Amino acid sequence: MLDIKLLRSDFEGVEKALSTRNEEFDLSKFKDLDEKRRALLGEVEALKSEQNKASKQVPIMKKEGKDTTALFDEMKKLSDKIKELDAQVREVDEELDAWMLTIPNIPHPSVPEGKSDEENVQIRTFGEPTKFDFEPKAHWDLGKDLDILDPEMGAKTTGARFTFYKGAGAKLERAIMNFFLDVHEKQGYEEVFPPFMVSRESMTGTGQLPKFEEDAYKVTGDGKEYFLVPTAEVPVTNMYRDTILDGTKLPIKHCAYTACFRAEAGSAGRDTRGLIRQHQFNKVELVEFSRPEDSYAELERLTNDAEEVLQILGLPYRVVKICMGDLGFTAAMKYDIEVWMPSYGRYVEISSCSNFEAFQARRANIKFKDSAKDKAQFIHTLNGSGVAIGRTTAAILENFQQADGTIVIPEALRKYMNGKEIINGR
RNA sequence: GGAGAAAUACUCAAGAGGCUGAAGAGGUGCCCCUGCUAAGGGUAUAGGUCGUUUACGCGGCGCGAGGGUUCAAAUCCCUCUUUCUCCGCCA
Repeated sequence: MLDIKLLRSDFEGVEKALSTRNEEFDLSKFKDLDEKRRALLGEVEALKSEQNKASKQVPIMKKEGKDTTALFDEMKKLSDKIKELDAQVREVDEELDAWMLTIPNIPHPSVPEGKSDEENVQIRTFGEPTKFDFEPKAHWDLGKDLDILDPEMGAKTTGARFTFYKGAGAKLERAIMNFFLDVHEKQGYEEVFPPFMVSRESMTGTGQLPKFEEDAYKVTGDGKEYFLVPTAEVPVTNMYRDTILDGTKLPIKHCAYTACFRAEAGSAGRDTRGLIRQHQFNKVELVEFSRPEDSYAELERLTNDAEEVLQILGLPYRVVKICMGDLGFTAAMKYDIEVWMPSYGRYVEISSCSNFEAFQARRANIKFKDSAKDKAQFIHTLNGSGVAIGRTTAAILENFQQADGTIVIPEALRKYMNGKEIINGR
C-alpha cells in the first residue's frame, strides 16, 4: 500500500514513478474518492462534536431539574443525520481502501528501465557455467534413470506438476533443507516453522491478495477459508501484523522452511518437465524487518546470505537486478539469483530477494519505535528465498552428474546423508 | 465435540447507561533524602489513529472485532474472534 499522504501531496510524482511498471492499475479514481471522503468526514465530525457537547449538558440539566424533552427531540434529528453520513463515510472508506490495495509499490530510483526479464541487469557471477566432456542429461532424465524422481506417481496420486521423490532423491531434498536452515541460522536468522495455511487477511497483508487470488490455492473446511502458503513470506511477515516492534532490537531476521503451493494460473505449458515449476515445492525463506534507513544495505546482505549457500555447494550462479517491467507488484527493488541449469543452457531463477520498503508494513500495520516517547513509524520488510530447494536439487543433479549417470553429492550435504558421497540409484 | 469464564492503556486492575479517555497499583521520566547499595519521600507522564490548522492547538474515533438499541454505550442486546477452566475424544 502506498502512503496516502504522498498521493495527496505529489500525485503527479507517484503517477510518473509508476508509469514504467508493467502492471495494470487505475490512478484516476483517487482524487475524487479522497476529496469526497474528507468532505464527508469534516461534516460528520462537526455534528458528532455538537452531539458530544449536548450529551455533556444532559446530566447537568437533570441535576438542576430542567426539562430535556426539547433537547432530546433536537438530538434525535442530529443522531439520524449522523447515522446517514456515517454510512456514506463507510462506503467511501471501503471503496478507497479497496482501491489502495490495487496500486503497486513505487520502484526505487535505481531500478533499471526495461520491459521484461530480458532487460534485467547482470550484477555479478559466481563460478562458470558447468562444462562436460560427455553429453549431460537433464535432471528429469537423471531422476528417472536413477529412479529417485517420479512425476508419473505424483500425477497418479495428485495430478500434473506434482512429483514423488524416492529414496536418495527424498534424502537429498531433506538434506538441502537442513543444510540451508543451518547456514542461515549461523548468519543470524532465527528459525521459525510456520503454519502452511494462512488467512485472507495475511495474504492481503503481504500483497498476494486481492490481485493474485487466481494463483493461490484456497482451502475450506470447518466453515472457514484458508490459503495454502505460496511462500513462507506470508506467515512469517504476518507474525508481526498489527504490532509495534522495539526499534532497538532491529533488525529482526527469520528463516523458515515451508512447502509452497502455487496454482501459477498464467504459466500453463511452461517448464512442464522436471522440478522447475511444480504446484508444490519446498523452500527456505529469509524474512527481515529493518529500520528504513538500513533497508537497502540489508537487502545487499540478505542477498549475499542467500548466495552463500550456493557458494558452499559450488553451484555456478549469477545475480541480476530486476528491471521495471519485471519487478513484482510489491517490491521496490529486487535481485534474482539464478543458478546455472545445463538442461536449459542458461541461468534459472532460484531466489528472489526484495526490499518492499513500507509497502507491506502499511498493509499489515507493522511499526517500530525506539522508546515510549517516539512516534511509531512503519518498518521496512525484506525477504528472499534462501533458496528454493526443489530447484537446488535439480541444479545439483545436473551440474554434478558424471558420465555414468551418477551424481556427486556436494561435500557440505554429506553429513546430512549419513556420509553418502555418490547417488547411483534409489 | 459439550459446559462454563474472561478480554479495559506498557503490565496488573476498578468501573454505576450520562460530569470516565477511563479510579487504583506497578512501570517509566525527573527531583529529594540516606556517604554507596537496599529501602523511602515528592512530582510528572500516559498508547494509537483519522480529520483540520503555517504553527501552539482544536475536533472525531478508540475499553478484543463487527453490528444493533438509545438523545447518549466500556456499561444493554446480537454475531464473531481469542484466551482460560472443566468434561469427552484422541495422535
